[in-house]
Amino acid sequence: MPELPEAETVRRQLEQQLVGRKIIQSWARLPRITFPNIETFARETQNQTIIAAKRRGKQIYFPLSNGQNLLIHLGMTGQVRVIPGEAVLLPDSFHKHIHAALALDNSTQLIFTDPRTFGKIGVSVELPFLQTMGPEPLDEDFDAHALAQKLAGRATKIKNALLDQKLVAGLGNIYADEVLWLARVHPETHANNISTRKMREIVGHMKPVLERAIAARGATLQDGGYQDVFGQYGEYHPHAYGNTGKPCERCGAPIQRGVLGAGKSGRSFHFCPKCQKRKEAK
DNA sequence: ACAATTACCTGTATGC
DNA sequence: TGCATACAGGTAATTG
Repeated sequence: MPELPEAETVRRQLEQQLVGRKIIQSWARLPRITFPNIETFARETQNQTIIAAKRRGKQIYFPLSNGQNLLIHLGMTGQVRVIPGEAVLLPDSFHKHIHAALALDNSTQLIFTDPRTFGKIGVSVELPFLQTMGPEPLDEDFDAHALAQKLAGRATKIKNALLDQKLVAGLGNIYADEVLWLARVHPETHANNISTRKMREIVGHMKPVLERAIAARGATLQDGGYQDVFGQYGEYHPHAYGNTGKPCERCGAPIQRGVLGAGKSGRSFHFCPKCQKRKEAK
């Protein structure tokens, strides 16, 4: 699923494709995922020039010439494509999973697809997530010690803490499992039971693993999974996530899968039972 | 302020 | 073959 490396891959590609382009026509069809509503989205994007392509955590956004921002969150199964197109959008011809489209002034179209509709697309002048979201692991002034201290203050399990976008931006199931595998920490270890040294190790793995994943254009877990703007799969292969039953690349023990939280809304985690032993009483 | 739980959604996989 | 059920999880909203 799209996390920081996948969002950054898409951002970089869209930066090349979109910046400087003028939006000629805009269309969306699903009120639930279009904000603030379909009419405003269409009105406030049309005839605007795209100034820049930015990202914060998993959120991608584009400042427009009228002071608005075009925002895209890929959610679970969201994808954006840039395709050669016509000057006029033909929504009747769109596949049912296409929920928004922008026609640009160079005869290309930006297409937003999302079968599971957990993604979002819309416009907003304000960007409140810039304030509420936790630090960016790839920022130059990223303070690893401060983050380690913040995480260590939490009573919840470390995997849950890493997924909390208010504590640190951009990690999802794949890369949270990944940094815990790299640091040899069991995902169910309570954050406040992790030593300062070990917590700094966890935090220290964030930047390198995210950069490696970006270099591979993200991770695609299965056929039909995450694809970039050109329809290409990501080539980063996680060590833990999705590897249930396969040998750990460090020690050979089979990777195990577990579930955090209650049944229906439980979140899976993946770990090596030999490298990532629990070091506390339940 | 924090932690835990639930709802949202549908293509794919699995079971009978 | 067909139908029913389970599963996937980022985020917002709700509850304690």
